[in-house]
Amino acid sequence: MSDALVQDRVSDAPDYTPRQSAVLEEALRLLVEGGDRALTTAAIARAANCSKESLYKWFGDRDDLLAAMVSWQAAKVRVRTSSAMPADSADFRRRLEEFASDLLTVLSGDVSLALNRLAIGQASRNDSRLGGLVLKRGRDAIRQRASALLRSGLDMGHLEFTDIDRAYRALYGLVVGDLHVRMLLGDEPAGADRDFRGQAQRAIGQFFRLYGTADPEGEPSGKNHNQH
Amino acid sequence: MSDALVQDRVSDAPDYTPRQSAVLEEALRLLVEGGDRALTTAAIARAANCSKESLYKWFGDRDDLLAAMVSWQAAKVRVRTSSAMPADSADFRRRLEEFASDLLTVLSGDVSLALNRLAIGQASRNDSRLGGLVLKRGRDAIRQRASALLRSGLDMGHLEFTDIDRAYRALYGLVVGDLHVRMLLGDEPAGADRDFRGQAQRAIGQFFRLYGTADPEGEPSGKNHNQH
DNA sequence: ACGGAACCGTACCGTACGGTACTCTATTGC
DNA sequence: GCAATAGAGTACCGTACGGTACGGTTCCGT
Repeated sequence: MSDALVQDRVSDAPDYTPRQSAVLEEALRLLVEGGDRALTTAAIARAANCSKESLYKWFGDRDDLLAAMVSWQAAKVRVRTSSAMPADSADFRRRLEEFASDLLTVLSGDVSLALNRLAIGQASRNDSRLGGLVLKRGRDAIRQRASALLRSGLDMGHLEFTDIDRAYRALYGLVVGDLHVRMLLGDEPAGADRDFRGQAQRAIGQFFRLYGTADPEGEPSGKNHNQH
Repeated sequence: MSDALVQDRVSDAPDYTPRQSAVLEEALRLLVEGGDRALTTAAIARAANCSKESLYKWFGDRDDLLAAMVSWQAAKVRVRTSSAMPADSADFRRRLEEFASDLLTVLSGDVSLALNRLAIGQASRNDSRLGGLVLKRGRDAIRQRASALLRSGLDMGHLEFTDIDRAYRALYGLVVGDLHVRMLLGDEPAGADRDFRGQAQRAIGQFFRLYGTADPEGEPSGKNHNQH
């Protein structure tokens, strides 16, 4: 029971061969560097030193290959779920801050941005199959990690809420803001926005002011309140 | 001084002829219905009953036409800026709630989603020209409307903050959360997420708990605090 | 040693798109 | 009335992509 977040591991685990993984890796590199226009079957085959025929044999359709890229990347990122319950209030807060910082780091990553752009670009056609996959493999995974954290905070009396979905929504919003969409649109974060650590701490401070209990040791009590 | 948000109107106003506007309208319809795959020059010409040659004469490149679509849509949406300063605290709060509700409505609109998808899909190539345009014409316009509201709240003593950018970020995050990206990925909001009004009120309530002053008439004081 | 499977590299095919050229019609200015 | 311009409709061109087929090579099992 070290990690409770992998209950649906077996549902549709990709389980690619090393060769296929290498191909997917090259495809991701192509996507990051050149966008979806660079992600042609010929380019992938050339970059991965394989034949187009093998691509179709291994992955099926081109869309299947894109889906495989998402699955592969999601499986790679699988965060350490840090098994143990938070010790005390300060530890809990630090864990939340770490989650927020990780979230910002992941969302601003090259591969994440490229895959999200790809999925969003295809969301209009194909009944948004890639989009659903990104949501399921990426977003929901993050959400479950956060939810587990929030629940433990509730159980230990550091947080106070009735609807965990609303609490998560507030947490996500305070941490990310419109940064993600802005980056997706090609705007690279300016100076202040690059300080993920500080941004995370500020957001968690605000989150505690909304959902924290009057925990004596919870707040840094006074200075550096990070208000306003 | 009825509206202070139009200081840069003359900067690059599109000013299209009625015929061109009709073409852009048809193009938007095509984009919404069929995604970017449906947005070929031939399809646009057919839908708008014009020749491809005219398209190139009027708009230049195909990318120019896409840019024109963004500008045209942005000019169409131009929100009423409701000129007058907020009267009292309750009015100010209502104005914030209205802004939040409008924001959710706009972001979930068909055309907005389609244009954002298009711009994001192209953000990897073209040095994200469309993305920049969407940011400038859409996002920044919203931001300025909100900033004006926040500033007046600060002046009138209903709000308390030092960094307006951080305040806006919190406001946006609390209101939108991850809803926008989820919709961009093709996930249509479920039951609770469709209640923009309630969502807006809850978010503004939380925003006041972060940035509101101890305004006697500001909070509904007690019941329906919308906490947790 | 031999047969077969896997697979790379390349050539090939059909299609679709961006962009241009050309013809024919209607409207406008004089 | 008449030239001239604008524009619709269509045909056309080059290119690029997804997907398939084929020859040659390597590797593995027997």
